[in-house]
Parts: sequence; structure tokens; C-alpha cells
Amino acid sequence: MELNSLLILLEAAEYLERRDREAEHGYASVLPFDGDFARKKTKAAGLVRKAPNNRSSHNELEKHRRAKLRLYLEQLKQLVPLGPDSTRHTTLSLLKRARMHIKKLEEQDRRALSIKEQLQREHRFLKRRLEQLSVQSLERVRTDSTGSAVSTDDSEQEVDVEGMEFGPGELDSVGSSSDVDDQYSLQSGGCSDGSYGPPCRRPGRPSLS
DNA sequence: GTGATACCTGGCAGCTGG
DNA sequence: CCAGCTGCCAGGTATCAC
Repeated sequence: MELNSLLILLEAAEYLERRDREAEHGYASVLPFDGDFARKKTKAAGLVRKAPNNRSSHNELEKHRRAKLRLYLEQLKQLVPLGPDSTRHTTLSLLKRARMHIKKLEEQDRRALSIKEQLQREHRFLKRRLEQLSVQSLERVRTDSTGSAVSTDDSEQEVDVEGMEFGPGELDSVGSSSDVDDQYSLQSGGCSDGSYGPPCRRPGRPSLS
């Protein structure tokens, strides 16, 4: 559906709400397109415009306009998730529901952005940590090789330095399958349910601040 | 009876072609 | 500049469902 149409419908919803509120408070509408208000003003000023030259064509145009409005409402109905009480929907309730739905989507969008930024920070941190570990391993290997006694003990971990030098593109794919992340994914449990929520805090994780 | 919706009608405002 | 067209709005009325 066209965004413009949706905006028009939402404006209509807000208009109807404002009108209801004004009716409750007992004062007249002063909205820009108050036809009755404008009509009275025009008559008071002595201005008379001629009637449309063809009444039936005017009726047809109006009928067409209403049909378009109905069509937009039908399209809107397809986009807005209707609750269990979807048996009966009025125009006003549908517009209100659409407005709520839009607000919900905006909130989800904000949360997703927040999670994205959090993950980017974690990614930067892990990248730096990997570089530090890589340098440390290199220094250790160099120290061991300069000493005459190179350990052949199987219990000592060998560090594959070459394997730790990742390009920027490789880091993403490797990072997701690293031991660290495996550990996190095991510990985090239900954090991968895809729902929008606060970022999963992983126990034992160094502070990123 | 009441609320929602559709329709008719009159009117205003903006745009456009002559 | 102005008449005509078009879109929009609001009031009134009819119809229908509950």
C-alpha cells in the first residue's frame, strides 16, 4: 500500500480522535479542513460560489473517492495484525490498531538498532583481543625458539600463529564459530530465539566499556 | 434503539487551460 | 484572470446488523 495513503488514514484517525475529544469538551473544531466552519465563514463574507455544473458526475466522483477509501482500508487490514477479537472491526478501530502497530514496529526497529550497535562493539573488542593474543603467542614462540631447549612436551599447547591472522572479512565467519562463542552459545541458552529483547548478557564476559 | 456504513449534496480550495 | 475540474469535507438521510 502506498505510504501516502497510510499517512492519510493515520491523519484521519488522529482527526477523529481530536474531534471526539473536542466534542467531549464542548468546543468546536478549528481544524484546517473544517468544511462547515469554512462554509459559514464564506457565507458571512457574502461569497457564493456556483454549484458544480453536473450533480450526478459530482456524485460519481464522490462515490469513486469513497471506493478508494474502502480499498485503502482493506489493504490496511491486510497489513495490520488483527487480534482474536477480529470478528468486527470499525474504521476507527482499524485506524487505531494501525497506529499502534506502527508504533510497535518503530520500537522494534529501535531495539534492533541497539542490539546491532552492541554486537558491533563486541566485535571490535573481540578483534582487538584476538590481535593481542596473536602478538603474545608470537612472542612466546620466539622466546621458546631462542632458548636451546625446545619443549617437545605434548601437554604444551601449540599456537598456530598463521591461523590467527585473519583478514577483516574472514574474522566475521571465524568469530561466530570460535571456541569462545561456542561457549557463549552454550551458556546463553535461550538467547537465540530471535526475539527482540535486551542484549543477552554473557557470564564471565569482560566489560566492553 | 443504536452504532456503523454508504450515499447524496452543497461547499471550499487548489490547480489548470484558455 | 477566470471558469471548470478535482479532491476533500461535513451534514443529512437511508440501510443494515446487533
